[in-house]
Amino acid sequence: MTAATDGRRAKGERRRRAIVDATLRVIARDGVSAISHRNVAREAGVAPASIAYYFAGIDDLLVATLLESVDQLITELDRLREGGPDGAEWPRLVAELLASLVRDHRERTLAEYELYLLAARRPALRPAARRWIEVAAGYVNDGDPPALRALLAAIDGLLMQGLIADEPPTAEDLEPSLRYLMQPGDYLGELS
Amino acid sequence: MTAATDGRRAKGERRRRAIVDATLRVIARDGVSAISHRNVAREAGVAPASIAYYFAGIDDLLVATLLESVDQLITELDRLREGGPDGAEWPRLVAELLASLVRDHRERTLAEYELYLLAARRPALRPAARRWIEVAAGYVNDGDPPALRALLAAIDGLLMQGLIADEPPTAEDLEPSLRYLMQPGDYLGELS
Amino acid sequence: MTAATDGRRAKGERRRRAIVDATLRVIARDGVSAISHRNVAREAGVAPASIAYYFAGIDDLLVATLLESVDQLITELDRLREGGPDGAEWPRLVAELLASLVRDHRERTLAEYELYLLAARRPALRPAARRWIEVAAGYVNDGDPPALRALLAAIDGLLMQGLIADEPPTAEDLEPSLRYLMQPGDYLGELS
Amino acid sequence: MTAATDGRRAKGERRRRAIVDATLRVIARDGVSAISHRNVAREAGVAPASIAYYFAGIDDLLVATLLESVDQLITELDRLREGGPDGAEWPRLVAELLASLVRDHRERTLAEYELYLLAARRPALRPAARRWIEVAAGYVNDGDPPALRALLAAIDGLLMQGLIADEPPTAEDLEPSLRYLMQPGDYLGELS
DNA sequence: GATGAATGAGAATTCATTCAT
DNA sequence: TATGAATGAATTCTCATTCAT
Repeated sequence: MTAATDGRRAKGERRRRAIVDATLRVIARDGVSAISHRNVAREAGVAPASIAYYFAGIDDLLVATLLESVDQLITELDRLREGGPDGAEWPRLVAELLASLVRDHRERTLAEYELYLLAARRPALRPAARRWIEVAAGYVNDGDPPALRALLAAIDGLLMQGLIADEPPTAEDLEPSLRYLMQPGDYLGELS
Repeated sequence: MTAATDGRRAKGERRRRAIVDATLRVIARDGVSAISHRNVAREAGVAPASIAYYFAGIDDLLVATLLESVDQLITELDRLREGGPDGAEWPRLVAELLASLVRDHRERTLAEYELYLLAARRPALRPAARRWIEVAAGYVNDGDPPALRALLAAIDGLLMQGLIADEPPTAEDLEPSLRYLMQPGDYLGELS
Repeated sequence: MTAATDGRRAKGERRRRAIVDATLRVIARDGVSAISHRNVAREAGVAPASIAYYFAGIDDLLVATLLESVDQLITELDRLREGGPDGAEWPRLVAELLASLVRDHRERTLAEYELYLLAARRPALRPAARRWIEVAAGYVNDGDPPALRALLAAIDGLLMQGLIADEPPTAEDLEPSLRYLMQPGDYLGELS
Repeated sequence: MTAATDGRRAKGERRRRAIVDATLRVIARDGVSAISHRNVAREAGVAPASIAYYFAGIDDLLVATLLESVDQLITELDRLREGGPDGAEWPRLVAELLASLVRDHRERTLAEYELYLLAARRPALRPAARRWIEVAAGYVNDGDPPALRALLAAIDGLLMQGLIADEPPTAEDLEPSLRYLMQPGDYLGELS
């Protein structure tokens, strides 16, 4: 009986996860405003009522999606750090990361900013949205907090501005500003 | 008869303007997702069918609203510059401006960022959204373009992060980062 | 233009009325719990969205229905009074009225009691529900308020009990109790 | 093995009873229309599917609840009779009982009337609903059946009217009518 | 026996848009 | 030109019930 229950639980967990993934795909493709039981269900290949079964409300679904998105960010940053260069190259490396986010992963990046801004309206999303900043800050090592805050804010701004450009900026476009911002510090040091 | 026609045209123009203003109020209060013929019509005090009459679709309405919002920004910045202090105080002044935007005009600021981000989805909105950055850049005078770009991006990021904080940041919170960003330059000089 | 507007208004008023009538029929046939946009719309022969167009919510619809039901009661009581007999016969006459309500108009009577009791849950319905008592009281002329209140309460109770009997009571069944209740008074006198 | 079976049966009986109690609480709090497998299951702390397991349908559940409610009424009336005063005070005592039902136990009283009226729609509930009247009648001792019937009906009516008042009536409000109704008789005598 | 998972059907409500006037 | 009326399609959410375990 316990085994049976466990099996059922695991199955449910898998499906729940599939719904969250589908949600992120829908936002990336059509925007937060396209989130609906129907659209997510179609994308996930489940019945619309199943969305309501696993998530008490749309907000619950969005929180889970935001947290999942943070988890993916962590994975990506870890992968980036593994091939970490020496300090002199950091501005260049960050510029390339941002250019890639805006060019190659434009829709995913856009999805994250939409969720991020939605948190301003819906307090339930805020803790999840702030975890995003915290994770990013955790990867940077700098003795000067104001400079760190400036850098993180500028990254947000550069990404957003890159998203509304007709032609997304290249790493070359971004590098000078990042070099200016990271000038004195010892960013992305030894370890998180 | 020409006079009568002109009168009717003027009346129509006035009403069109009233609808745009109502749209901005609705976005500020309830977010872009609350924009609908019904809601805007209720706020403007006109019949729902009138919205469809004056604007071919919701997008048309949003473009007009974004442009109107930029116009208002220009007016506000002009007012700010008139009482402009000497250069030494700029970081403090900008910090106070941002703190005020996030604290006292939270909803309007949020509305502008929602429209701004929406432009990433709808190309029709992009020229209007970019005018926003251009106007802001025009008010700043700096010899170093990368530093300028970094500053403008950071302002966007600081505002956005301020909007999703549970407690909005104060001018004191923001000032050090701005001082770091504006360190060498001669910002907001004589005239655009 | 005014004529056109008037025509449209009149048409709308007619349709609104038709919806209320349909609502009363639905409650009579299937009970208050059967009230839904869908069911009422089907009964009235209009689109479901039309119900929402004319009534802001289900409560609004129920209030209108309750008031309409009171209007119909007034009409019926007026008709009854026109053929008014002399005072000696009142208990008999009321017994026949109640027997008829429970036997020939069972469903309508039941519908009214369902709305009546629903008012206990939804404050919005209460004023309309109480008008029902007031109208009934207005048709009775008695010097003794406690006796009047006892009579009206008993009529409510007799009707309710009649509704849950397998065989509805006859006028003969009811008359003795009514005679007891109306014993001393001078009920349903000259005029309301 | 028989012992084990008995244990399981007893457990099932206990759970069945818990479901019925939860149903009565749900009706008291949110009304008959709120009865659903989900709501009852949540209130009872069991899985939704369990409701369907113990009761073939919603009607079965309601019949059991109505009978349970009658049992509780009997217990309460017995408790009342134990402290029974002399006959002269009966109208006052009943007035206080009714005022208490409408004021202090408003929701439970309302729940009983909702079930009571529901019996008019669903024949399955009728025998249980009539037991309610029979029990009440059994506690009253009066030589004059029409007067007794009038009293019981009036009690129903006074309670219902009390439930839709904005301010529930006090014992003082109710006493005169009850005195009028119980005038000659010798109510609530020795024993049923 | 007992119950998590799942779902088709239906609830109230809102929407953008059309149309007759 | 301007707008009340009207509605098909969509929204979120709840429901009773079935089924595999």
